Amino acid sequence: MQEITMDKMVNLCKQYGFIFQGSEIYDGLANTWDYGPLGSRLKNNVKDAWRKRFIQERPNAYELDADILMHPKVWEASGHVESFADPLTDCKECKTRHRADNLINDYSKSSIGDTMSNQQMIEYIRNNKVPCPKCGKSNFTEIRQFKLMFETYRGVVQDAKSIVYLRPENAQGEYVNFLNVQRSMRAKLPFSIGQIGKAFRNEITPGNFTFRTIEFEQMEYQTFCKEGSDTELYEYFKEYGKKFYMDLGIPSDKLRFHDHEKLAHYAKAACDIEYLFPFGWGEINGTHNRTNFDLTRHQEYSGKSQEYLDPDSNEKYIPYIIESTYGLDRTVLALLFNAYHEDTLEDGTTREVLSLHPYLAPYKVAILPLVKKFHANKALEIYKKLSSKFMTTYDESGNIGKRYRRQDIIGTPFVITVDDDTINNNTVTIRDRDTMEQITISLDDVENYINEKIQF
RNA sequence: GCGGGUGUAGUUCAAUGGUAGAACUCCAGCCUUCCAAGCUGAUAACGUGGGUCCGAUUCCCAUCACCCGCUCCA
Repeated sequence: MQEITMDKMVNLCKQYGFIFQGSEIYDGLANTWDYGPLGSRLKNNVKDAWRKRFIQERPNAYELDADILMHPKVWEASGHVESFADPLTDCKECKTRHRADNLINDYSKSSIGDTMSNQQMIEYIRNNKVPCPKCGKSNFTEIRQFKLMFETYRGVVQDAKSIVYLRPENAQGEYVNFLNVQRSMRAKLPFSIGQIGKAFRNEITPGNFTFRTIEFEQMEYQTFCKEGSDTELYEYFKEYGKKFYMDLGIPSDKLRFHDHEKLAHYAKAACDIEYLFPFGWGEINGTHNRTNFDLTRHQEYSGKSQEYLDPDSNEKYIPYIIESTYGLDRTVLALLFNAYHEDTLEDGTTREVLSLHPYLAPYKVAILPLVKKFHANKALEIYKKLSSKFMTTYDESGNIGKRYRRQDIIGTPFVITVDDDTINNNTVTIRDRDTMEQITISLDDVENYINEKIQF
């Protein structure tokens, strides 16, 4: 068993068609990555697994597919327009970067920085000679605003009135549709809205492969509930999330909870699930108690009531929201790291294996003719038949051992070898990737056999 | 965005101020009746743009990308 490094994973992903660098032939666009044939299968299988656990198997859970572009006022109500543009200043002496408001608040031991304009902040810093926390000197650049939301324009004229934003999170789509879903599904609290979709953040990012990217996909889950039941649900979803990851095959010692001490403006409580990546612990899920902040703000900004009429008590109130967001790209990356290992076989040779949960594997089964010139026709016939049931692949090139190994590294759980017995007796050999067991079964039983093993 | 490092076939590495060599992979063929065997053949690279020079993959500058650290990060 050998630890895999980030470099090795990037190469593996490229080599076998999981993940490619974005716009590679133009030297890449920083922090964008494209999912290849196997990567997109894997990613879609993760989405399906999530849908099964969170939409299909939980009562009162509904999926939504909201647009990426939303009314600009949504982002004013959510607080993003304000807080996603941090006032930053650089220390000219030691080249470190700081948030101007934090410098002032820390220096003054108050929160006066929060109410100042950029001009006021830089004047305050210069008048009071606020020191750099790193080097102690006070020599800062002008404040610059870093817009963390991507902007674009609707219509053909670029002006301030036509700005729309690419959403920096999916959640607002669920919030603005809260009453639509509630009414159309005749839903009673507590109920959940889940959504899988892309979000965009114009961050200055250090990368770590697909761990942090400017365009990313989230699997979000918003549970609307009555105040008072929020804490219990919050705890419930933390555990439910951890169980989801364990069901996907990640052992508990590679997972941990990380409670936030410093909370975002909307949150009453926040906790991450972290996975132990080669570069350290990294967040793959975040669960937040968002209180009734979001719906209250939308009621305020839209002028439309967001209250729920509780049929049990006849009370009207704005629900609390428990949000649990799964980073899809990060989950895929964690699953790839978790699945990778090197096996040493009895003969002393090693094989690289992706022990992905069979449900997640890009190909469920590979069909190999034992000897091409004798068995290829029969194997192709079986390949064609199984293709209508599962993601299936076929390989006739090289010797049989080499073809087994090719499937090992891309995570294919089952390999079927077609030999003389297949032609004469209608039986095939199936090898299980994880146990290395080979069994001989009738061709007629293959479909059921595989079907049973790939359930999630 | 700052500091440091790196950039040669798909991958891992060589060599060189006179335009590059190998291994593995991949592809085709031979062989092969259950775990990367062997043989033959083929494809394939100096990140990009400037500068110095008779001549740059090599030296210099810029740029782009990646890595490490900072910063940022609901």
